[in-house]
Parts: sequence; structure tokens; C-alpha cells
Amino acid sequence: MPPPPAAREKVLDAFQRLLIERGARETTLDAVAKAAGVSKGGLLYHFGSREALIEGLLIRLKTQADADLVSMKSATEGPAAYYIRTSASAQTPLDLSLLAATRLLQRSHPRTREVLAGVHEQWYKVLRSAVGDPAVARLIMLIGDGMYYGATLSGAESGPSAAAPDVGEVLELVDELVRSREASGPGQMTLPARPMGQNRAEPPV
Amino acid sequence: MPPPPAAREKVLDAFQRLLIERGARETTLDAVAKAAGVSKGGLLYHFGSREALIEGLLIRLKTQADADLVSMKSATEGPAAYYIRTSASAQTPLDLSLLAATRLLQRSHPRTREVLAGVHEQWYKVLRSAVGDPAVARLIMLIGDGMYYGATLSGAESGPSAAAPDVGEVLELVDELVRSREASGPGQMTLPARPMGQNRAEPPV
DNA sequence: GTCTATATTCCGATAGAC
DNA sequence: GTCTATCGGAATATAGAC
Repeated sequence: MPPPPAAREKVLDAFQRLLIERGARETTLDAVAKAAGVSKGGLLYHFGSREALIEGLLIRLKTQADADLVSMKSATEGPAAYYIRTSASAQTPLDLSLLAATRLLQRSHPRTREVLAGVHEQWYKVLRSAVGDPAVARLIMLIGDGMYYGATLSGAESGPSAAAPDVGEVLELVDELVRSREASGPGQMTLPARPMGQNRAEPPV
Repeated sequence: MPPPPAAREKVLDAFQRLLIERGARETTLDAVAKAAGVSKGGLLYHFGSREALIEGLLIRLKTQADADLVSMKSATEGPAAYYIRTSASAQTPLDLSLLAATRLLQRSHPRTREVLAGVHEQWYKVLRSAVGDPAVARLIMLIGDGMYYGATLSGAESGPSAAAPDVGEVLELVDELVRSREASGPGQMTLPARPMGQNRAEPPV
């Protein structure tokens, strides 16, 4: 089987890179073609319109996400740790596709949102079957989302902020929560709410 | 003191709404002017350029964030619970500003990212002084970010997904973690890592 | 398949009337 | 302060040569 035409992939690479670096607004067909090293006509041969280019990115994203799900399910560290650890990175091809798709989010164009939500839902299903407590599974999803959001905020030049946790710290805390829940037993799921962030001080009644 | 000119605020409102609904690409000066009910010339009187319009949005965002910090510090439920609870909403004026600014993120334009990172840092400082354990404070930041990211993903028509937790559930889990940490004492901060997501099963060696 | 050249529409910004 | 009219340039997309 001959290798697939490289031009298509180069165009998608450039499209993603420009979306992340310069945003959707400046990511014009001209700019993508130039960054990919092809002419605009050449680009439009592979992707007949801007919309088709977006669809190509979303299809690539789904393919990469499906492959990632397989790795997640079979990770020796467990799906939860795998999910948290990989959420911290913004380097893998899947991360780049996710970041790029995020730049295309808009309410009036549901396609991108649907794909991202679908990937999200798949992750949750794996977490849900791997972690005993559904609430903990959902919390892990939130933490992963939060780490991913931090990746969208951080630029190349800005150093790590004080609020940026490292992966080991997060894994440790989640592990502690999982063990705490296991100890309290599966039957007890509803605890009375208590104010947080006021060490040892009782809230006013 | 006469009320400040309403046109400026109406323009900023329309700018935010369009950024959220239709993305940065379709949020042109024409579209903003039309949505705000003014002419393009009228818009450009208040904001002399597209860049000035963005700066106006960021200034509004900082003002709203500063006001929110005051509420956060004095919340009777405590800063941590306040932070988590308000992160779930995407309805307040501050939420709209945050969502809109997110649509403007791009690496080559550091200004938006700096403002968002600054707001983030302020939140962390309050959490840090309210929660005993810095690692827990950082985890709460992540959870809030994750809830906010979920808000950027969810559209108006799509129902809540299975992976979407409610606020009470999250508050309960964080509360449990805080109490678990308090019980184990402040001195013990480093625990050996252990695989997660594999209930009671030991990982292969 | 890939290119250049071009058609058409639209964007940001300016000029100037009121 | 708000408007209309318009300029110069850039965007998407098409046509057609090679």
C-alpha cells in the first residue's frame, strides 16, 4: 500500500498549528497554505472549502481520540492515572488536535462541540468502569479538564504559575480521595455539607 | 454624576455575546455594531479600533473579577465553596466576560492570556490563604477550571451529559478530601504513588 | 495534483455631513 | 456623538494552464 499523500497531512498540521498560535481569526486559507508549503489552489484541491478543512481536523481528532482510548483502557497505571497524567501534557498529536478544535468553538456551529463532547463522554465511560465511585470518576474528569484548561492558558514564554500543580501532586491527592472513599464503604454516599476553607472555624448560624 | 454613556456598554455587551455565540472569526465590527444597535462609525467613535474593543472587554473583565474577589473572600460558605459553586455557572456578567475572553485566546497575542492568568492567580491567592494545604488549594483550582471548561463545551440545547457533576457532589468530595488531609496531619505531605482505577487489583510488575 | 490568476464579497478604518 | 459613504486590502472560492 503506498503511503497516503503527505500534502493533506501537512495542511492539517499547519491548520492546527496556526489555530493554536494565532487563533481562528488569523488562520486564513492563505496562511494555512503558506505554512504548509503549498499554494492556495493546492490546499483547496484536498479540502474544497474552509468547512471541509475543519471537518478534516475533526475526523483526525476522532481517530486520535479512539486510539488514545485503547491506551487508556490498557494502561498499567490504570485509566484514572493515565487520564490525569496525559491531561497535563499539550504535546502529543492528540493534544494538538484538541487544542486546535477548542479554537473553533462557537455556539452557532455545533459540530465541533459535538465531537469534543463525544470524546469527553468516551473518556468518562472508561473512567466510570475503572473507578468504583461514579462521583469520583466525575471529579477526575473535572481535574483532567482543569489541567487541560491550564494548558490552553499557558503560553510558551510564561513560566509555571504558583497555581499550577504538577502531575504527581494531583495523582497523590486523587489516590487519597479514592482510598478515603473505599474506607468509608460504598453504601455511604451522602454527607452533610460543611463550609470549606475555614480551618477549624465553625460557620455563623 | 450623570450616568455613563450607555452606548459603550451596549457595544461591549454585543461584543461578548457575539464572541460566545459565533466565535472570534464571525465577530466583525459590522456584526457587533448591528447587534448593539449602532452604526459602525458610532462604534468606532467609542472604540477606535478592533484592538481597542478587545482592550475594553479585558478592562471590564478585570473590574468584574476584582469585585468577585471581594465576594469570594467574605463568603460565609468559605472561599473554596464559593469558588467551586460559582465556577459551575456561566450566567453572571463575570462569566460572560470570561467566556468571551476565552474566545480571543491565541499565543501570538499575549494580552488576553495575561489578563486571564492574572485573574487565575488572584483566585489562587485567596484559596491558598483559606485552605490549609497548598496542594488542596491547587486541586480546587483545577476542579473550578474543569467546571468552567465544561461550561465552554456545553451548548444551550444539549442536555447535561453523564459526565457532568452537580455542584453539591463536588463540594462533598472536596470537603471529604480536606477532612482526610486534616486528619492525617500537616506534616505528612508525601505519600508513595499507587496505581488508581484498579479497585483492589495490584498492577502487573 | 499543483500551480497562477482572477472574480466577488467582506473587513477594518477614515472622511466628513449633521 | 452618531451617522453614511467610501477607500484599500484581505478573505473565500473558482477557472483554467501545466
